[in-house]
Amino acid sequence: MQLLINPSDELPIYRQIMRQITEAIAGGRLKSGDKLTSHRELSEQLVIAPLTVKKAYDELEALGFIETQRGRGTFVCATLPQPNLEKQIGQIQAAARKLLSQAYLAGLGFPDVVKALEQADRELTEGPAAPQEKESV
Amino acid sequence: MQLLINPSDELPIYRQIMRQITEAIAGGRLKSGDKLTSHRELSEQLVIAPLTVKKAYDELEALGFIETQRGRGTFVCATLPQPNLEKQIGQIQAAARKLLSQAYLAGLGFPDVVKALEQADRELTEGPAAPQEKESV
Amino acid sequence: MQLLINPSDELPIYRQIMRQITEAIAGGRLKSGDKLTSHRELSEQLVIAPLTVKKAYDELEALGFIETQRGRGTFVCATLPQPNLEKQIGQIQAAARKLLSQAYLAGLGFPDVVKALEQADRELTEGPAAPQEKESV
Amino acid sequence: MQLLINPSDELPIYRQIMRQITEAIAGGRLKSGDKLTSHRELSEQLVIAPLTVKKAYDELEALGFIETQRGRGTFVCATLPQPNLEKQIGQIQAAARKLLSQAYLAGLGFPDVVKALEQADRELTEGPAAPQEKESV
DNA sequence: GTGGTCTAGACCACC
DNA sequence: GTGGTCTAGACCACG
Repeated sequence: MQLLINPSDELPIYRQIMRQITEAIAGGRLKSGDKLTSHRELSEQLVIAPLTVKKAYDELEALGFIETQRGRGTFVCATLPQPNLEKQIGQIQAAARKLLSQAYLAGLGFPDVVKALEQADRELTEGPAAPQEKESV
Repeated sequence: MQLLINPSDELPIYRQIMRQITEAIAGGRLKSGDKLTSHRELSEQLVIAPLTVKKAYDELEALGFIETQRGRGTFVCATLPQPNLEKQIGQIQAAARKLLSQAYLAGLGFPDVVKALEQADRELTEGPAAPQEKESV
Repeated sequence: MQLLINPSDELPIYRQIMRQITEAIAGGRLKSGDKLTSHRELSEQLVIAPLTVKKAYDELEALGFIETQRGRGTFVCATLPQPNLEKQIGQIQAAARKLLSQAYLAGLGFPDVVKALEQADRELTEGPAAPQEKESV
Repeated sequence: MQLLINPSDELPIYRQIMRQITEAIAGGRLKSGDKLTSHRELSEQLVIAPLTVKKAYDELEALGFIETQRGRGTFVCATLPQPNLEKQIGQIQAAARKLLSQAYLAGLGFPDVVKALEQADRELTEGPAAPQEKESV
């Protein structure tokens, strides 16, 4: 797992970590049972405080994506959470609306957004080509 | 303009207001020259502190979406900001990746996401059917 | 809310806080909508680090017992989590088994345990009379 | 003795072993003088490190439940420890309070808890029907 | 004043 | 080595 974090991003570092790991799972680059880098080692790689990585791991565990075995490490769960579909769909609708309004305000059209999605699909599968971008409205 | 805010949402209230107004502009429900509800009146409608609405308006003004005319009120700008396209495209890519990973983790596929986009397009045009959803990863 | 913590207890401090708050909710001493002491103020009262209280609050929020509104405070949720009954029953069975085996090993009988339960019921309703006890096997 | 361990349980593995053995003693399934599986053999059965089993046995020995006879094996003590009754009663009260608050939060009532106790009594006597459950608040 | 985030460093329990 | 917990202090965003 190669992660990229951007300390000056508006999104908190622990969230950047969470997002990149869930994206790796969504894209199939992390599979059930895979061992994650220990939070200490990852904190050294990323040059951030161990607690920051730990917080990301803790939240991912609470969400059911990963589980820890004391003394052994942290692993991608065998059975990923099958979240409340209704809630999820609400969130997905919200994300879709945000994406679309951003695009429209930038003068882009619906087909441009679909192209962006196709690009995103490639990135999920192959790993990000570029660093995380800043959030906006 | 009917706005919906959720005080326990992770997104700050002033951001919720900003987002709903920019979405209304993107969807064509608010057009150049339209007058916005005064921040005083809006704060009463939403039962929140006037300063919170004012902050949303201030930020929207700084971004070039709206402008204040002293003694007359606040209006949607005649010429909307044409933001740095590069930056915007980066953000749109990020939003697309987030949207897609959420959907994949929920077990949905690419076509489902395109359908969600089409639904979002309708909502932008006609106004939201449902309240804003909480952010997630 | 008057809380009692015991730093030399085997149970982590943040767990002691969680337990006392959930017990207060279970016993009806804290009701939906009640405002909790801010995590800073509570940390002063208990003479512990603010982060320790915050961790307890964070976990309780993740479990759905309380919710926070930025800048306003933390409140008992209007609708308490109706957790997976199956899981809960499993945990309750485990707790019952633990309780009973402890009692049997101490030479007590089933009726003694029922008496202990009745005493516990009173404590839940009226607030604890004694400090938290140490966990054992 | 058939033991069940769950590496991702919050309760340390050596504690899971201790608890299951003390419960077997409390339920009468293990009696004074009975020979325990050797820690070597048990570690193979459970697919865990031998040191982990040894630690459980060591602690049980320190508590006076079992005793090692060099070259012969490990046995349940002839005279079980008669622990400090006061301390025990305090712990039992705490466990009772925890059990009850869990049940109340799950919407169960006092009689349901008594039923759970009766079920627990059967399990202690006949051996567990289900795997150990995860601890919660 | 409230919560949100982060740091640097420490000690312990577990495997 | 791993994760679990705690401290003391800091800065920022929000209402």
